[in-house]
Amino acid sequence: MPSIKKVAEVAGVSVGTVSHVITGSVRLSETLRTKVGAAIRELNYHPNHVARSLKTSKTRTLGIIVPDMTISFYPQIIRGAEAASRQHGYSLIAVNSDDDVELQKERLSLLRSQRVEGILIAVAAGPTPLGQISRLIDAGIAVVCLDRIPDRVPVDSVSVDDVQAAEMGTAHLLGAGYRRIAIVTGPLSLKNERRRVCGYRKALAAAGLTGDDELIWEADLRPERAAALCRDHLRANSRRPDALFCSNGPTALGALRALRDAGLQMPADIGFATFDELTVDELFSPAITTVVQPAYDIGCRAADMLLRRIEGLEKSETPITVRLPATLKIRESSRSFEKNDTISGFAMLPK
Amino acid sequence: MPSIKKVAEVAGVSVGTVSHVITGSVRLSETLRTKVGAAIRELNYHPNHVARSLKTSKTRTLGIIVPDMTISFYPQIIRGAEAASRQHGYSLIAVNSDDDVELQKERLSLLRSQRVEGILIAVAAGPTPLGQISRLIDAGIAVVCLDRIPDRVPVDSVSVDDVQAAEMGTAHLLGAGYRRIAIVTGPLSLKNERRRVCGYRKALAAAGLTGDDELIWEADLRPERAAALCRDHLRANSRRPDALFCSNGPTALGALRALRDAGLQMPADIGFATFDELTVDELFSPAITTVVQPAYDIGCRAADMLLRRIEGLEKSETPITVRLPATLKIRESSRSFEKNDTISGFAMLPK
DNA sequence: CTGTTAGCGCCTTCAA
DNA sequence: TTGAAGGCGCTAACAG
Repeated sequence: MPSIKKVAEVAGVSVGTVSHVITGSVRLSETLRTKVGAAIRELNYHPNHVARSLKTSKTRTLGIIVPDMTISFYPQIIRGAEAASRQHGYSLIAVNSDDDVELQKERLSLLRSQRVEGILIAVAAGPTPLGQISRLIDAGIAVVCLDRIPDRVPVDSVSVDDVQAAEMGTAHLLGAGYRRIAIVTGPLSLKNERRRVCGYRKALAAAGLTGDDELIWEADLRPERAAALCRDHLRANSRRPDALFCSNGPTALGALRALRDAGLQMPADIGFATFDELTVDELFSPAITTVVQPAYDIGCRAADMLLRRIEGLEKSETPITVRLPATLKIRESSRSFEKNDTISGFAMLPK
Repeated sequence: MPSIKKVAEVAGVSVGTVSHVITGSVRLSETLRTKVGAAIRELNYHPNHVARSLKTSKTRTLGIIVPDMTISFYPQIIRGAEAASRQHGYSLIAVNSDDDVELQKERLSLLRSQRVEGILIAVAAGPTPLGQISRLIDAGIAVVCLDRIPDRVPVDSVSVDDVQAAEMGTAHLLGAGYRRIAIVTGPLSLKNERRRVCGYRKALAAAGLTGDDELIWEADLRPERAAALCRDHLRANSRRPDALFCSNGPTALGALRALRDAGLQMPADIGFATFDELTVDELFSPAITTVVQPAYDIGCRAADMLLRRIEGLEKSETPITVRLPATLKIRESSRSFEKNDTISGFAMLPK
């Protein structure tokens, strides 16, 4: 692998000159530039970023940690972050935490050793040790949280507006005529999930309903577990809900399995809506009503903010919180034909 | 960010000693080790991989380029590759090529500059300039192709056994009683796709059928395009196929839309099977019969092979080709109830 | 067993 | 406009 020295040699100039044409830091004569360019091509020279980073102590690299990039929501976020990073000349290293606080710690440590200049993170579901993140910030590494926002850590963050999103979904179900709506959530140790429950409650209250805590079903993020939970609840002798609202994709998958196993038809027997596109929602039968998060944008915005911090453009002392609105895709699973088959779209709450 | 020097200072030893305890290269006294360890923790020291890489000219980093990690198949591959890499103490940088040969070239160049020690790549769909890959190899960077294997480039590769997989899928449809089976493919500029067509033909031939070229529908990898193509074909006045076999996920999504729009029911009006899990296949109605690729394993094996090359364990001069078998998940979309409702499972071809 | 030191490849003053 | 040289943090001889 040729070095700058070899290039200089072939071009018949000094290394300093080669460096100058590469970085474009100094104006050189046309002749020199072409001569050097020719040598570079001839040798198929690729500047050594490792050496450059060591010298400048700038790696132009960002890291992003997500629980599991196999969940379709995250690759979109990563793509957004990648696009924004690249636009600023940065690379992005994406790693998975497997929703495991210990692994997350290791990954964080590795990223630090790799000297990434900033980190984007959707924290693992367990109770995140506050130190893990604030230590980074103290060490001068910029951090922006996305999607999953940790409690009580003062840090910039970008996520969907959980409350609004859940409220919108729930309100839609209410507008469609459903009255006894259960919410199937992920672990309530996650702030998002709590906020979503909050939005759900708000919508109920706005409709003059008092929530029933028995209708808050806390699952985790494994579809099988959620399925089991829902099956149990649906079998219980207490009055069955007339609609299910799921606060995330994996949970929804589980819930759908439970409905299928219970032989319940949507929307006739039970209404259904969920956070997150199930990748191919529109081809489900019936198509599933979905609260869609702007995943790509979340990644984009988060990376932008991170870059602003790194480049010193953002000086705000207090953490910045960005909440992007979700959108509602109304499809067949929440059309309550029997009860009210004229309602369509995002109807207003009755009275 | 503290350096090894600072650690040495705090611990009251020389930098060499600190380096030794970190790398574990030399046996040191217990006392020293604990003293240094304490200093490391106190300073929250993280070894600078950049400097280490420069010194050792080993980055312990691999790169992987996929067309689009938003396609659910690829994150699984990446996860597999990540797991294998990590097991050998390597990191993995994943980037997207957007199926664009130019972008792919840029990414490759960046990865080179970052001095990754090896590259895993699923080549972009366009005609891949042979040079792009062979140049890397010439430069001493190990390369293993996965999933998408380029033509006429001598390089190690890992992918599903396309012929076997397509043959299995097609044979299953034949076994279910379908006779006029169309195959909806991605761009035939991709070797995989051609091999899949090959497997399809083989299965037809084995059943004593002569393929009809009008039933080979070449789409690209955008669902909308595939949908349009299928709609056109289904509307054409030539005799309609009684089953569709899709050779990849995005194409299948498009085909399913076309079927829905045409009001065709599976499996009654038309049989259906496809490569690749549509993420939530089992919840489609009807559930879709699928040829499942061992994506995680492909990533794993490919990374393993790459590492073996890097570590000089694999000396084979000729490229190694690994083809992993696919498995068939028979579900409702290919059960031809009307024609033959006793067939179930992967039935033998009727003589 | 522990300390000293020479670079790895590059960028960036500073001088010519 | 061009060249010379120091040093980023670390590892691996080698010396003590």
